[in-house]
Amino acid sequence: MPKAPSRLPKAPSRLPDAPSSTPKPSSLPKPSSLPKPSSGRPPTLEDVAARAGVSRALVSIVIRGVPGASEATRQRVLGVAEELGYRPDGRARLLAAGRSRLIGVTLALDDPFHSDVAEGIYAAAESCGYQVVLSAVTERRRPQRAVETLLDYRCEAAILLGPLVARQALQELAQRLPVVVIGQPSNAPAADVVRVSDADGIGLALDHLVGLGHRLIAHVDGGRSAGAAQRRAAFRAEHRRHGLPGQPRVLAGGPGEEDGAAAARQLIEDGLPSAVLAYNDACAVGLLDMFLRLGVPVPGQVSVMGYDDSPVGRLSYRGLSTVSQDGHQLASLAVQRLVSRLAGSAPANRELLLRPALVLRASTAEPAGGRP
Amino acid sequence: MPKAPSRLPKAPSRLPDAPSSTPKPSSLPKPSSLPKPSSGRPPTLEDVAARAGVSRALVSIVIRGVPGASEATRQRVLGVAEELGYRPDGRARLLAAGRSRLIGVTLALDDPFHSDVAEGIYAAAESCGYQVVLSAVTERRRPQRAVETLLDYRCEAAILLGPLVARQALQELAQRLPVVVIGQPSNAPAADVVRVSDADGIGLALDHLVGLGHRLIAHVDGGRSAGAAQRRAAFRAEHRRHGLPGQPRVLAGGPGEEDGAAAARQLIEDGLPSAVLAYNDACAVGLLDMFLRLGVPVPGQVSVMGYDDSPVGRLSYRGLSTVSQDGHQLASLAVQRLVSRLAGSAPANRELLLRPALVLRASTAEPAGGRP
DNA sequence: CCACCGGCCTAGAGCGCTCTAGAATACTCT
DNA sequence: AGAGTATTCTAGAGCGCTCTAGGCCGGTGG
Repeated sequence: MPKAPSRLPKAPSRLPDAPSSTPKPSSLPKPSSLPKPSSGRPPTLEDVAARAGVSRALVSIVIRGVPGASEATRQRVLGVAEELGYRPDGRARLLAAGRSRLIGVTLALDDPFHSDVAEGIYAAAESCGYQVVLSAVTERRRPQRAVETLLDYRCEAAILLGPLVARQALQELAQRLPVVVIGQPSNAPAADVVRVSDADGIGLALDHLVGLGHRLIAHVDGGRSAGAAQRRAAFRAEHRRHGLPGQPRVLAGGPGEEDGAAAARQLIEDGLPSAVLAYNDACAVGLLDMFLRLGVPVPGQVSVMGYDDSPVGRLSYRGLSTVSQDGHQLASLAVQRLVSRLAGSAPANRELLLRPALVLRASTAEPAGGRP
Repeated sequence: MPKAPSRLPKAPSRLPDAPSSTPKPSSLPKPSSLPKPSSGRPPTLEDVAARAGVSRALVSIVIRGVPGASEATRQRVLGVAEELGYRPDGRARLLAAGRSRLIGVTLALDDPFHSDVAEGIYAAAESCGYQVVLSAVTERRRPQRAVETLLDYRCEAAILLGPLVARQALQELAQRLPVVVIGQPSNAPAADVVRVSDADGIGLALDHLVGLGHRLIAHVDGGRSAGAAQRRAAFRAEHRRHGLPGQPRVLAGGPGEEDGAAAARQLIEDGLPSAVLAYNDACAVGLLDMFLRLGVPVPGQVSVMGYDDSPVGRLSYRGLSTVSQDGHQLASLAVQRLVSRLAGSAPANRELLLRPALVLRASTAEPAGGRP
């Protein structure tokens, strides 16, 4: 017998102080739930097998739910597993299986749209038997770092939601594993893209505004944010297509409320259009707020449209009209695509373009003077 | 010789691969970065060992940066590793090491405060040689599920940021591994808590308002949200302490802007106080917005204070006065505590209480009639 | 000369799991 | 009956890594 003991001491080492703070933490109702609390480490397949009197392999079969065990044994093993509080060790599992069934996701923690998509990814991945590991991109944690973490976890595939990694790095990543970029076109030929057509979205928005009778429509863009360039270009194109007067009016904006607020000031100063289409909802809310503050009635004098249908605009009292991108659908499509890539099939088109939908609330109406 | 010392060298073990990843992980322009792309799977220790003509163990030693290899070999092995694009397999590593050096974090994706803390956790953990794995709590993904995922990853410790798991579950969890709950008192005796004192924060806020001359101060609470009960109670206590007239006025609110907006309506209907202290910034922004919409000047007629110092209130044009909780500090304290727990030491006090700070902006001022 | 170092390195046994072979038993089918 | 075919189960070889024990060196000191 080797000397395993050297391993053990670590875990139980904190036990001693628990009692010190509480007399006797016997709050566990069913003592059966922790039948082997003594052994510092969690129960393994081996433990379950021993207790159930079967082989490790059989337990593995039962736990994984694959065929190969009789109903009776299955029940018995499951019973023992539960009794011991057994939970498979993901790491070992992945190691042994040779594949991880892990989908890595990079995202920005503070973007509501990302949260929405992430939730969708969890749901979609789990229903395909995949797990999800999140890696956050923050101010101090560069996208590159987030991606490396994903690699260290040996993800089989990745979904990139965060601010883009550099083209070069993305291309390298995509050569190692299937990658789907959500929400923005990618310049790396090896990566798949699932996104909602910005051209369609902007088109829908302009159709709506023009349909209401607006002719003087400005766009507050997203600066260098994801998709901003596309939306800006689409705005210009739609502006032309609808035969609106003059040059398309595009103001420098950004992805935050403050950007919208600044643009509102600018608009008031330079002359109000009858409608404003913002880069995203936060930006639109900034416009809304500043207009409100400065006494410009919305939609009385100016109509405002957002983009993304994020929670900030959904608030009933704000009633922001917007263009909705179905985050859950994006997510599930992205996952599907990854799964089929992993299965070896190569989708015909690298880019999947979804159609957005209009969400009309109270921030848009006919222009002040009524329909011309 | 027993075994203890063998464990120590671990700490520096992250150092070695930090350099390896920082210098040129990203934009390897040299084709040498993909010398064996053909092999399909990523290179292993074995591959590096073979190529370098040494044993697996030696490579392991070098990669981990522990003593036991000559400088010459070290350089050579490092060279080969880089050439092959070797990255250690986290799963195998942790499996073999018997410990994961993983800190699990549950959080809500849509809470700006959580993002802030998460960022701090990343920073703090990485500087201690720990990795972080995030598990999101969403509408469809219950806290319990998030925690289970963490367990499956065999985290050594957990930080709970999300909506609370049930007392019972928390207690059980905390008995299995060190747990720190951030931001709210916990009723599970086994879990540590790191939080900012709500009593102090509310105290600071009331001191400020009373100092300005306010006497009629209402509180819009957070309903059943984290910390809401504490803040409510603190408000009542401070109200008494300052000898303010009448019963403390507490309105039912919630954690969202819509809750604040609803409360604003209510306040206008029932009679305005001279100042309102909201449960959090989002709620305060809702108040701000609705007051603005309904023509109640802030801070002209009513002063409004938030709590949390989240980005929504920071916007210059909103200028929300608030109480700041230092997320990064909370994070780093939580990590420190976890690390020392893992090292076997038991901190004297289970709860670490920080002091909040006042952030004064433009939403608070002397009451309408001036100082009484 | 033989211990007896200490520095560098390797062999080999796991970590907890999956998976391929194949053994053992039970159930057809001619 | 004997062969064929399931069905249920087990042995054992890894997955990529860490870590203990020990081997092999050249250099000291008795």
